[in-house]
Amino acid sequence: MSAIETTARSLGNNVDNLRRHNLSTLLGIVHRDGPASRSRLTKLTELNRSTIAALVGELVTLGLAREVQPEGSRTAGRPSPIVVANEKVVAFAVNPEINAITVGAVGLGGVVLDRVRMHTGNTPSVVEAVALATTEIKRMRSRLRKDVRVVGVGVALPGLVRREDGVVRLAPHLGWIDEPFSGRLSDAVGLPVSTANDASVGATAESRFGAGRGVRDLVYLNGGASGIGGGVIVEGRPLTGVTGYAGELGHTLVNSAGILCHCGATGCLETEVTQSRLLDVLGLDDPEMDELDHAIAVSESPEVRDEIDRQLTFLAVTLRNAVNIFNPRLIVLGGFLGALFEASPGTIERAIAEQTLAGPGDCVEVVRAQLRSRLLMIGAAELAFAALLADPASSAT
Amino acid sequence: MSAIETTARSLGNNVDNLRRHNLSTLLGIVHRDGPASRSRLTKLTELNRSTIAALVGELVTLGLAREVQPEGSRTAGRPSPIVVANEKVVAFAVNPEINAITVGAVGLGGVVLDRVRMHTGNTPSVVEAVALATTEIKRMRSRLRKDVRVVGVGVALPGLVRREDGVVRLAPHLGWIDEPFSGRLSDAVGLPVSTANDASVGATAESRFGAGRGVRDLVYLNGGASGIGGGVIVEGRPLTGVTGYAGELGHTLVNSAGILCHCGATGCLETEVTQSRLLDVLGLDDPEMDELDHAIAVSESPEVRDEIDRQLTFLAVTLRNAVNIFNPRLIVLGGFLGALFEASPGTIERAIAEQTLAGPGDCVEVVRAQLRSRLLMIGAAELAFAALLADPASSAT
DNA sequence: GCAATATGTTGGCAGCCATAACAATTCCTC
DNA sequence: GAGGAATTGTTATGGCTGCCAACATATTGC
Repeated sequence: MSAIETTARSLGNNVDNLRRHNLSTLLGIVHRDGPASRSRLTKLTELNRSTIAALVGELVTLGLAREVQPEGSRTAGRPSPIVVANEKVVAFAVNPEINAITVGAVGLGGVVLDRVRMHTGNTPSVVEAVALATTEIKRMRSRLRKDVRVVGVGVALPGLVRREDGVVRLAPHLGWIDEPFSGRLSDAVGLPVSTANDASVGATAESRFGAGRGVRDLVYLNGGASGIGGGVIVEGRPLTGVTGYAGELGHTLVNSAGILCHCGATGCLETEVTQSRLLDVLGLDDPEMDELDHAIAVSESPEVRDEIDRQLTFLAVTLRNAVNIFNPRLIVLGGFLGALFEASPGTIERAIAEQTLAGPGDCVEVVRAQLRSRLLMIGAAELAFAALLADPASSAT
Repeated sequence: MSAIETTARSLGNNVDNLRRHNLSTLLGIVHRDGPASRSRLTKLTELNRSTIAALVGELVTLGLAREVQPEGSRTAGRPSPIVVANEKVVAFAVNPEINAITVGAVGLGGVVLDRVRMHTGNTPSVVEAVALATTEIKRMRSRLRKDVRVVGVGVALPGLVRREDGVVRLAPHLGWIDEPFSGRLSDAVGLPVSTANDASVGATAESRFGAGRGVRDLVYLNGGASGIGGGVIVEGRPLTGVTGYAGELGHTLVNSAGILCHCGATGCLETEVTQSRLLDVLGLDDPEMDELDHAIAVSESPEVRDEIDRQLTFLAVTLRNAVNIFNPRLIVLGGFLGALFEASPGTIERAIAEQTLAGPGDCVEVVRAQLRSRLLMIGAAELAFAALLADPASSAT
C-alpha cells in the first residue's frame, strides 16, 4: 500500500471530480511507486479493468504516462502492459543554503536528471539567489531535449515559508525576513514557483521515495549546518498547519537549563544538538556525509564519545515527545542526526522504549534517511509536480 | 466554513462512492453545523440544487433528516426548506472515571438528551464498569420513545485505546491493562461499541460543537483529576497516529529537573501541572468547575499565586512546543487548565508570543473549552455516529 | 398588484464506471 | 507440441449520478 494524497474534495463532489480523482490516483501511483502493470493498478484501485484501460489511455494521451510491454512474466494469463510515468515531464528544484545554491532537474517518477551545486562566497541575498537560480535553470532547460515539458519550479528553503503566498516569513540563517522569493523567481524564470521549508520537503521526499516508502505516518528530523528541521507525514500527507509552518520539532524543549535560542525560547533541541559541536570535537570542517560517518566510526576519543552521548540524550527527548504526540510508525533521521543515530546502535531505540507511553512506543521504528544528495531535489520537485498530480487533465499543456 | 471529515476513498472511486460521499457531506453539515436551508447546502457543497433536492430527499427517506418550513425570511425569493438532523437517531455515551461513570444519550445534531453520573466507591474494574454502563443504557433505552433509532455506544476513556480493536492498552488511573472493554460492553448491551481516549474525544467535540467550531487546525489540552490529556485536529480530522494513541501532549518534557512520571520519562507536563497541587494550595477537595474558578478569583494568597504562575510556566512550554510543531489556528484548554488560563489573563499568550517562532506564533489564539459537562457525552457519541455519518445509506436499518 | 428575485420541480442529457461476453496471450501438463 | 487453465485486454451496453434548462412557486419591495 502506498502513501497517496487524496485529491477528493471535502465538500460536494460531482462526476468530473470523480474522474479527476481517479486520474490523479493513477498518476500518483506510477509517479511515486514506480512502473505498475495495468492489472496491478486494477487491484490497487479496485476499479474495473475497463475503467483502468480508459484512464491509462487518457494519461497516455495527455503525455503523462506511457505503456511498455512487460518483460518475461512468471504467471499464467495474458501479459499486462506496464504503465510508466513519463520522465519527460520535468520540474526544476532549487535549494538555497548558507554558502551554496543547488539547482536540479527532476523527471516525473522522481528521476534526478541533472544537478549542480554552486558555492557562493557568502550567504546569498534574495536577489543573488534569484539570479543564480535563474541562470542555472535556463541553462539546464536549454540542455533538455526539445520534447520535454517543464511544469514549474520547486524550492526547498531553510526557513519558514508562508503557504498562502510562498513568502519567506523568516529564514534566520540566510537572514531573509518577509521576502517574496517565490514571486521574484517566478517572474525571472517565467515558470510557476512553489516554495516550502526544506525539512518539510525532505519529509515528503523520504516518505514517497526513500526510507518511508509505504509508511503513512512518520516523523522526519534533519540535522544540517543551519540547525534542525522537521517534517511530519500524517496519513500519507504532509502536516502543514494553518499557515504552512508546522513541523518545527527543532524548537521543542529538551533542556530546561539550556541557552537562549534565536527563536526566543531556551533549551531548544537546535541549541543543544548541533553539527558544529560534533565537528569541533571531531576536528572536522564541512565534511561530506561519508567522511563524517567514517570519522565517528574510527574515533576513539572519549571527548567525541561524550559529545555523541550528550547529543543523543537530547535528541531522544524530542523523539519521545514526537512518539507520544504523533504515534508514528517510523522516525527518519537525516543529515548529521543520521550519523549520530548510527554512531551508537540501539541507544535511541532504548531511550524511546523507556521514555514513551506503552501504546505509542509499541510499534515505532527509527531509521536513517536514504536519499542523501537527491533528497531536496526530489522533495522540491514534488512541490512543482503537486498541481499536475492533483489534476492531471486540466494542468495539461 | 465547517470542519468536515472527508469520506472519499484515497484510492479508486466509483459512482457509488460519489453518492455516498455527497450524502455523508450533507448529513455531516446538518449534524455538526446545525439546521441549514437547502439553498445554503447548495452554496456550501457547490452541487446543483436539483442534486441537493435528491440527496436531501434520500436522507429524509432514510430517517436521518427532516425538512421544516422556514420562519420569516428577510430576502426575496421562494423560501428554502430547512434541513434538520433527526435527533431521534440516538447514540449512547459512556465515560468511566476514577470514581464515577457517566452515561448519556445524545441525538444526531449533538443534542444531549439524557445524562447520569454515577459515583462509584472506588475505581471501577472492567466488569463493574461494564455492568454499571449496561444497566444504565438499558434503563435509558427503555425510557426513550419507541420511534428512536439507536446506532451504538461510544466510550471516552482516560487511557490509551488501540484503534484497530478498541482494546484498552493502558489506563493507568483505572488500573486497566490490555482490557477488551469495547468487546465486553458490546456483548452486554447488544450494540456496537467504539472506544477512544477521552482527550481525543474531547478535542473532536470542542472542534465540532464547542470553542473550535469552524476551525480546521487546533490543539486541545484537558486537565483532569487523572492527569493531562491532549487531542489534535488536523485539517478538520482527529489526529490518531498509526495505532490510535496520538495526542499525548501531557507526556512532553517541560522540566529537565522534574520527577519520574508513570510513563517512564521524567519532567512530563503531567507531573508538573496537576490539579491536586492546585487544589491543595486552594484548600479545596473535588470542587465543581465554577467553584474552582471562584476560589482562584477570590484568593489573595501568594502561595496560590506562585503555584498558578509555576504551573502556567510549565504549561506554556508544552504550548510553545505544540505551536511550533502543529502551527494551529487555535489552542483550546479544558478542565483545570482552563481555570489556570483564565486566572492570569495574557500570561499564556505572552509566553507563546515570546517563545515561538515568528511564523507559527503569528496567528494562534488560546481559548477556554466551552462544552463543560456535555463535552465527553457529545464526543463519545461522535464515535458511535461515525459509521453512520461516513455512509448514511448503508448504515440504515 | 406587479416586477424582481430566489428557489423548488421536472424531464432530458452527458459522462463515468460496471458488467459481461469475447479475444488474446501466457503457463502448465501430458 | 497440443490442449487446457488462467489472466487480462477489448468492446458494446446499461445503470446511475449529477448537470442543465425551462417552468412553477413563493417571497420582497415598490
